Amino acid sequence: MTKEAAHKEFTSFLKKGDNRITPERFEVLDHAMDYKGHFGADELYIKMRTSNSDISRATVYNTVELLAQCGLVVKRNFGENKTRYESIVNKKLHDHLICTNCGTIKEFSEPKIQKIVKELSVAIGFEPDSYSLNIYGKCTNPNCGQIKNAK
Amino acid sequence: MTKEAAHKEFTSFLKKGDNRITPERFEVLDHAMDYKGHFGADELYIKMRTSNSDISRATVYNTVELLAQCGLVVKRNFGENKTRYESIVNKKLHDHLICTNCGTIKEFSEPKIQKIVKELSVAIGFEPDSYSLNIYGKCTNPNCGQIKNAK
DNA sequence: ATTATTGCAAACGCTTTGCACTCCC
DNA sequence: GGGAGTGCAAAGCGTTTGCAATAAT
Repeated sequence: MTKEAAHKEFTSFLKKGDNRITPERFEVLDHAMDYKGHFGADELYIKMRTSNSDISRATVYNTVELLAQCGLVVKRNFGENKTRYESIVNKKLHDHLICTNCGTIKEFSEPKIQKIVKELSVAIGFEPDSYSLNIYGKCTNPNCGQIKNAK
Repeated sequence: MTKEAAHKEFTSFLKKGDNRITPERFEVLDHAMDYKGHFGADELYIKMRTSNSDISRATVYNTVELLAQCGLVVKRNFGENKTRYESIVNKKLHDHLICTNCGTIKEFSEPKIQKIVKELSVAIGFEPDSYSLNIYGKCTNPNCGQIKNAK
């Protein structure tokens, strides 16, 4: 998805919800799309402040939440007691393998799981919007174990 | 599982890891087992303080973590930026449906998912210890929507 | 006796809040 | 012009930390 397309989508989302079109919101969208990998709201705020922007922390927090509602970004949580986000642009749905030794996060995609999640939810009488699957364990990185283990 | 069995298991876990056997640790274990449903470390601390104990916050946090390592308790995270725990005693492995409207958390168990998670991980080259699957969406509770919606 | 564990209070990191100012509609 | 959105700083919440006192080994 191009930035223009994302802007368009965000614009119509904002209008639909009677939210205003402000330059700050698109500034946040742009930086979120530029971010490689997962980011916390505060990291994004810091990144923006150090690059050129004079946006406020509150605005970044608010806007990132709007982006998640809009679907341009997904919310993640890896058990660190902080919310992470990830731009969905140019990415397909995926899940995460988290190494409990070195903290490495590996992504994978498996349509089978998506299918089962959907079927199950409906069977139970639940209208699923999204899901999050994290698998915790040990990765096969040869350097793993020497890294964070020494805490 | 009886409390005695849990005590026994925790005892052998502690010995194996060269941790000491202290009354505080078993006090935490007992209260965790009594807790119906999920609890945060702080909630458990508050509950213990209000019931009779004069345990410290630090000890509860530390011990609950030991219980999780031991496996008598599982760590959960429902995207609230806080760690939740759940006594595994008398419960089988299960996943969660979380209603984004009213906040209700419903449990379900599906061996098919456990099987797929295992297979997938191994195929990717990952040694899985545990996993967490949360499905977010709308529940079918007739009162849902009138409850937390009015935020 | 040695050293892990405890209790306490202060600090921490991420997030939310209150309020005055701004600027989109 | 009215009210949503912004910026700022302070407060909030769950959690972690440092250190002296305590108790398990």
